[in-house]
Amino acid sequence: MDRRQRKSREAIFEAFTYLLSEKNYNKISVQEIIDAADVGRTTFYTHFETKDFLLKELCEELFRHIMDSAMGLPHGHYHYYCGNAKDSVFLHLLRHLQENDRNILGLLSSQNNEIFLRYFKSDLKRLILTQYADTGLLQKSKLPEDYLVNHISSSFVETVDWWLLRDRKETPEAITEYFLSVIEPILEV
Amino acid sequence: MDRRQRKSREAIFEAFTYLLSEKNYNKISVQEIIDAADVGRTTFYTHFETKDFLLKELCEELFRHIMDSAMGLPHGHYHYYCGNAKDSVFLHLLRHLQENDRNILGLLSSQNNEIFLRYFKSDLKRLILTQYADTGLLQKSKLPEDYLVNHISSSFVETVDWWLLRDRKETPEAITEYFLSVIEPILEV
DNA sequence: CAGATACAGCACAGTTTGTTCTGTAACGAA
DNA sequence: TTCGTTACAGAACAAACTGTGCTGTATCTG
Repeated sequence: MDRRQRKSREAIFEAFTYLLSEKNYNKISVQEIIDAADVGRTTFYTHFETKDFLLKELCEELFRHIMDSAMGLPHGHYHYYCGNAKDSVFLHLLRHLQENDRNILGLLSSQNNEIFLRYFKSDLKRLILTQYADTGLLQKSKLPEDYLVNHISSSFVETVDWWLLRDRKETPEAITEYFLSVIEPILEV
Repeated sequence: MDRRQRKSREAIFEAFTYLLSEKNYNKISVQEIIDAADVGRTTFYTHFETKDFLLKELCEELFRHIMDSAMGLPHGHYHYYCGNAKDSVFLHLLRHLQENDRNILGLLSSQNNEIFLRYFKSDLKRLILTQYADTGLLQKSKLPEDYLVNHISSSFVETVDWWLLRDRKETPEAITEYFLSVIEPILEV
């Protein structure tokens, strides 16, 4: 990709990220993004069709790395350490979040956090499905599989939200313990 | 309240509800609401400062009745019917939702459902706090109380969302059983 | 070096927003 | 019924935003 393209694209992402951490998505105008990124009006529209598409691409970039690295982990191992969260994918995710790449923590704590938490959740569902695929745990339950997957992923997202809302006072390890203690009883591990 | 005021207000609410069930909140212009409600521009702005305020008032009206009736129920009784969901507030809420007053089901299943689910959740938190207040169950756990309350309320909201997304194929009783079986193990009932 | 291309700057028509004004019709109390 | 009050429709308004098109310039790539 052309260096000029990369620079413009990055400038727009950065300006947009800043604005999102400051004010409501709906109140951000394209004009503001253009001004903050210091690019021409034409430039913005050659890169992104609309503000919504910009948001979509930002979200994809935000979670790609985190999810990719989590997908690469060995599956289903962490179940055998009940009460000990050391090998959980969820702990891995929390630690990854703490690196705060691209100010993901700022976005997840902003007034726009719902947007990002939604993206996070949909990625999580896929992750959880592959993680539990080999274990058969989801099938052992009396509850429908997709109800369980939905419950687990949304519970994790809510846990992260709760954690961030309280300024990450707890360690990732402690949070993982909290989370596993509301999830594992259901799976009868 | 003047009859003219009531009629205008109701026309705006109705038009807005219809539009919300059809398209994205952000894509709805005040002009569309005015046209659909068939009122003058001035009228809209004398009733509601902005579109956001209109939404806020709609949400308040939507959940007031449901929550008020649930608040009136005897507290803490349903815990003693473990495995039997007959007396649960949650069952009460689901049955109330099914009455579909003001098309609340349409709104909760629309593409704007997140807006309404968020309101629902914040109301639920208060309800759950009062419901569990007498039982001491929330304090018995090793987990922080507000973490538990958040987990329970968001789990119920997610359960409702899941139920509606699948066109309410299950009975409220069955859904209550699903929900209680992911919550009660944590409270050790 | 030379052709391609991403860019800034400007202008544009169309839309939306929130406000203000005027005259009219519906209301409610006496 | 009468009369003062009030909600209303309709129109006009400035300001802002949106998405597109155009021109000339600077930067990139081969």
